[in-house]
Parts: sequence; C-alpha cells; structure tokens
Amino acid sequence: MEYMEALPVRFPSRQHNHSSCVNKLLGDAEEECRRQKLRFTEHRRKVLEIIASSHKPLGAYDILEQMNFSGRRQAPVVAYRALDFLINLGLVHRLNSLNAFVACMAVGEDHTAQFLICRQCKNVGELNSNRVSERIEKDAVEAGFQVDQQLVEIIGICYECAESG
Amino acid sequence: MEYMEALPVRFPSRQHNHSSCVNKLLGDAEEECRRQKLRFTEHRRKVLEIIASSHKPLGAYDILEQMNFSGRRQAPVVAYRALDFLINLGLVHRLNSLNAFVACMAVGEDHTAQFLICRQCKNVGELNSNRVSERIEKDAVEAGFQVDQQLVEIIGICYECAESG
DNA sequence: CTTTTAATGTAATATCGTAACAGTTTAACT
DNA sequence: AGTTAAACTGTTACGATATTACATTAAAAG
Repeated sequence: MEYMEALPVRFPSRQHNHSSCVNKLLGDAEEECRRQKLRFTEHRRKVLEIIASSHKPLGAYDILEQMNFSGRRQAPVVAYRALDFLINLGLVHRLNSLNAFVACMAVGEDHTAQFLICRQCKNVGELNSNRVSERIEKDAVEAGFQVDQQLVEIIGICYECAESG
Repeated sequence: MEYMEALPVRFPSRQHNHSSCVNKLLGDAEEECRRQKLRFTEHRRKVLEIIASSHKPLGAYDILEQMNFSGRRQAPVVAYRALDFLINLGLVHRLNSLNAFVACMAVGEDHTAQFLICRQCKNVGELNSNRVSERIEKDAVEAGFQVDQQLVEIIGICYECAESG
C-alpha cells in the first residue's frame, strides 16, 4: 500500500513562469507575517523576491549584489539578517552543500525539506517524501538517536537534463 | 521482513578507546594506497591521524593547528589537499552542515554515509541504513531524478546524552 | 638516467559569515 | 499624544572557510 501515496515532489520545468511563484510567495509571506505579528520589511521583501525569482540556488553575496537599489552597496549582514528571518518563517531553505539559498516550494505544507539538486542545469527541486523522513526517523530511533532535524540533499540529474542528454 | 535487517549504526561511546581506531584506520589507509598505487604521504598520514583521534568533527583550521610539527605553520591548502585525498579514498567524510570533517567509521563497507550529529556532546556517528538510502533512491527515481550522490545529516541527541539528561 | 607525473611550498586572494554597537523606527502602553 | 520597550537598520570591522596560481621538488615509469 505504501506505493499508493503520491510524492509531493516539485521540480521547476524549463518553461516555468517565475513571476507567479514570486507573487504567491510574497503573498504567503505577507499573510504569515500578519498572522504572527512580524514585520515584513523592505529588505525582507526584496531578498525573498530575489530568491523566488530564481530556482537556482543563490549565494548570500549574489543576493547582496541584487540589493543595490538606490545605487547603495549593502553590507553582507543585511542579507544574512533577512535570510535568517525568511528561513525561520519557512519561506527560504539553505542548501548546506552549496552554501546557497532557495525559495521554499511547499510553503505551509509542513514538510521536511529534501532537495534534488541537478548538477547540470543547477536547478533545485524539493522531493519532500514522508516515506524518506519517516524511514530516517525510525532507523535513527532504532539506533538510539533522538532526531531534531533532518538534512537531505540529493545530487544528480533532473528529468529534463537527462532527456536532452 | 524489512525489520529483520540489522542497522550497521556506529556511534562512539564515551569510554571509547581512540587509539585502536586510529591504528585501524591508518592500516586501512596504507593497504588501500598500496592497492591503488597511491602515495600515503606524511601530510596525508598526519591529517588522517588527527581526524581519527577525534570523533568530534574538526574544521580544516583545527586540523591545521595540529599540523605544526617542526614549529612550522602550514598553509590552509596543505590541509585541504590532504582532506580531498582522504575523502576520495573514503577514509574521511565531510559534514556539510558543520563545515567539518570526521573519520569514516565503516571503511570498506560500501555505504552511503548518513550522519548522526549530537548537538549536545558534538560526537558524530554513522547510521548508514540501506533502507534509508534505498528509499531515497526509489523516491527520487519515481520523481524523475537520477541520483548520483546522497547527503544525509541527522541532528539530534545521542543515546548517552539522552540518558544523562 | 631522463622523462613525466605527482606532490609540495608559498603567497595571495576569494568566498562565506558574524560581532559589536550606535542610531532609528515601530508597536504597545499609559 | 507622549513615553517606553522592542525590533530593525547602518556601519565598521573582523573571523572563518576555501581556492588559485605558479614555482619547486620528489617519485615512478620508461
């Protein structure tokens, strides 16, 4: 029966339209901030916008470069502060193997983020398989380990890259 | 039937004797280098020795500090070169969430390393569950993704820390 | 014993991330 | 509204992690 569950996998296709995800994400962010009485400031909005506009992971300094509104060069800490905020809110994920950041593709879905990183096109998707996270949880517990956080990054080739050779 | 398989988990206990793992690992390294006609140089031996003497992850600069034989301060690249070599040989693993390195606890066992990282005592073990790696492989393939490499790091509390509060 | 391949030494620099603290804005409460 | 407390911002400096480039030396292969 296990195989009947559908996987919630999300991987951006090539002809994918970014502007809709950007808008969706900004809307989610606003709503979530209103709910939790947090402030969705200009920096935070800008950083989220930048990240959401790319399905390729961006480094903190890449983001920083795109924050030069008003010609002013921002200090690194500005980007990191906004990133921390967005990560805590679950709107942005950090890819540890790349020191880079991506927008969450499953906001509000209560998931353990599991990343599919295509080493050819560099796009990143989310697998988010409960079967995987439960298997990890069970086996860790069986080994006497109490799990607080799982970190799963899968490196390989995405469907579209495999197709086109 | 699935549950009949034993997990190959390895987590260092507190009264664990390091010197035996160091020796085992150095022996494995020598043998593997002989087999593959690779050179097990002084730097490489020293770095492996340093890493194997700790079950807590060490940063590259921690390792570097311990390489001051002959009072001479080594350049970072020296440590990184040795680490690359040892990682390729499968004797050392890199923990991406910590930017740190640990000795492999399952040399020669053909495993996908899955790490158990205790956030209290900072010790690191290997879960290395085939059930987990197969689950990841299957679900990724089902999602149209071809897996080259898996990266699994599990953060939590180890058995001994949970016992002692 | 020479060729060529691999490893080392050394310096410089790139990339990633944080600490500290003063100043300002916002929200909350008389 | 005016005051206070909390959160956010600006700015500087620095710490931590990692790589490039290139000249030199050592080892293995012929």
